[in-house]
Amino acid sequence: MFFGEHTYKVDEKGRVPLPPKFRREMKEGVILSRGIERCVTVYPVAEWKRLSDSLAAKAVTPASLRKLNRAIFGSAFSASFDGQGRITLLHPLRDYAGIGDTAIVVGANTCVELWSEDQWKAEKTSAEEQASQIIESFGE
Amino acid sequence: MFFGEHTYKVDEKGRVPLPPKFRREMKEGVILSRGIERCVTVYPVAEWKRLSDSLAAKAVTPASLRKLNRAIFGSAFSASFDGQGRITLLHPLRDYAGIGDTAIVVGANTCVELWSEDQWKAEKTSAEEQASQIIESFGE
DNA sequence: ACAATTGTGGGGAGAAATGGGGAGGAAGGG
DNA sequence: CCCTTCCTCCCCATTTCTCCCCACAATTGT
Repeated sequence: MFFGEHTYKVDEKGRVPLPPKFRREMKEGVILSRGIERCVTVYPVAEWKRLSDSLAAKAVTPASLRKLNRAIFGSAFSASFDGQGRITLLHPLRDYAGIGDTAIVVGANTCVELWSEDQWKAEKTSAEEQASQIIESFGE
Repeated sequence: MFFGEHTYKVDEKGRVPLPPKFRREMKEGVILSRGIERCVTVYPVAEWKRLSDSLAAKAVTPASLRKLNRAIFGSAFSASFDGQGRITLLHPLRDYAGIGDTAIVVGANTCVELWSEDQWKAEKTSAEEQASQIIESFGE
């Protein structure tokens, strides 16, 4: 389970450190993928397998399965940690999320998300707004 | 298992490199075939055999089996890697997929697909749309 | 205060991407 | 039937990039 919001430098080679606590839950390696919002999602391989299986099971026709496979697998990249506990962000992903020399690492329960400073600022306010609305409407 | 989206140059002889990770799963050689969508599909031979067998088993009459065989095997070409890890795209396939001097190599779980830049851009948006629809509608 | 862990930066070996040359073989025309 | 031409396949060369290792600064915990 992943918590917290951390800010890290991205060096010119695209390497991003992850918090030590996160690394310990990701020793088997991770899958990087394009998030639906403009961010990069990081899944432990086990969690990613579980997710992609459950999605693929929802395809009703061979054609939709092909499309789904393209969307799911086409946007995924495997990565692992170097000796310093960093993962390397490939160019397509870094560009997609608009991450420059600083990345915000956000723990989101089952996965971790990487955001650019700007995108995260925007997403955070909207997320908090929505969350407080949900909390209010359900009375906790 | 194949994933990721990679962009490669196609030289004037029609040679396309595949990502090193893909090559390692394709040492036995590959079968190139026309995709149902406007792309070229690349199967490892083992996967190809499995697929064509399971298809042939669905033919109900000898006549339909013959037709199936023509459709399946008629559009298939075997290929192997040169010393640089490239496969050569024959003209019929390159023309069918409309691949010019750049190819997008997409991992789609059990197979690999080759797309022209334009076709892929279109297919990608439609695939992502469908995926996010499924995600939204089913929650997760 | 010291030791261990963590954040940040860079260098170098090796692999990978790209481009070109030439031998062998098939197809077509004279 | 032979010659020419085109095309495929295989080998070599160069540049680029990725991955792995090492080094230092900063921070944390003891």
